[in-house]
Amino acid sequence: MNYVFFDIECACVYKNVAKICVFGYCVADENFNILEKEDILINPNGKFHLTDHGGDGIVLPYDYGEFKKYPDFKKFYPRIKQLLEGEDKLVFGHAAINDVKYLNLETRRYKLPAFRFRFADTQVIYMAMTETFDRQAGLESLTQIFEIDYTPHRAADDAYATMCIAREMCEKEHCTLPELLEKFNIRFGKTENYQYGNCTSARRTAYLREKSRIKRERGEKRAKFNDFVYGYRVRPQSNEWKGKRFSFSRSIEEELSLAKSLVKEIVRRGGKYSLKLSGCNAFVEEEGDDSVRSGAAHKLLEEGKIGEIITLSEFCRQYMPKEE
DNA sequence: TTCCGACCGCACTTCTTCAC
DNA sequence: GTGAAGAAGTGCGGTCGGAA
Repeated sequence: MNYVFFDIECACVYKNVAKICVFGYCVADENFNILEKEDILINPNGKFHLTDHGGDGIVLPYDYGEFKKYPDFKKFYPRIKQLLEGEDKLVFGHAAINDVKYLNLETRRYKLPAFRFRFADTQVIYMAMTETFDRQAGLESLTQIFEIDYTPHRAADDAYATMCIAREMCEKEHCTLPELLEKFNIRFGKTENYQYGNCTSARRTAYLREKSRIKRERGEKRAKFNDFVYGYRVRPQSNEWKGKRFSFSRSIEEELSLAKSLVKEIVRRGGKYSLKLSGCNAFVEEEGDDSVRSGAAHKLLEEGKIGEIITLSEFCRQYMPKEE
């Protein structure tokens, strides 16, 4: 069983067009001994749209004029197909779904039969291993973490760096690459019939499920609070806050029992509660709240569109009746 | 019947990170 | 530079129901 690590560079990438100019790969045996490592330079049959916008884009370490001397993707298609397809190998990439997408776009562009292979993603494996799902682990940042020396955006070097990352992860976990995949419940990505699905991990799936649950519960809390606010109709006991409109930060709104008691007190004194920030007389927030909503409230205060901002503790101390 | 306010879905914005 | 994805937040606008 050999491992094939690959990476692709494109002359330009748009929504439905990705003109591949380099297919870099690195084939290794099960002990990560390199058997082959090569950059296949391809004529992209199109202009380069990476660096001609003032230098902020990426710079490929190739002479762009050279690419015109090489055959186009159609010519290299059988070789790339032979590299990626077959039961005797495991294919890996870093953020591989992008490269798989480019392969599909190019096969469509040149009216070639679709690729059909499975692949695993070192980014997905690393995220599962370290349980860091809130941010993607870029190739460059991982090479720094694992102290791997390489030339960024030289495709074969990127593929080599991907292999090194896989090797380092195996060393860290004291296992082989297939064992690593099994250990972190990595499900292979797949491409066939010009369709593709990403490589996933059970941990990331669980993480996304949990995030979805939290989001749903936040939404439900918000809806419950809204239901309460708009359904709470009692006769005010004073006109102390008549014409005065209050609004709370999200974190307070989500503390349902607290938020409800605050609204009751506001209404009891003749005031009103509104979700809308602009135009409210007082915005109540917790100390150190740096949410977007609180930031917006502070901006509106500066613009004179909010009367005042009070902290929750100040609001409770001043206005909430003390429980006996 | 009309009007107004509440509800709620969804589009939009902003930000971050990553890819080439 | 362009493009994409995801997260978080905002606010518009259609719909509905209750009060006058």
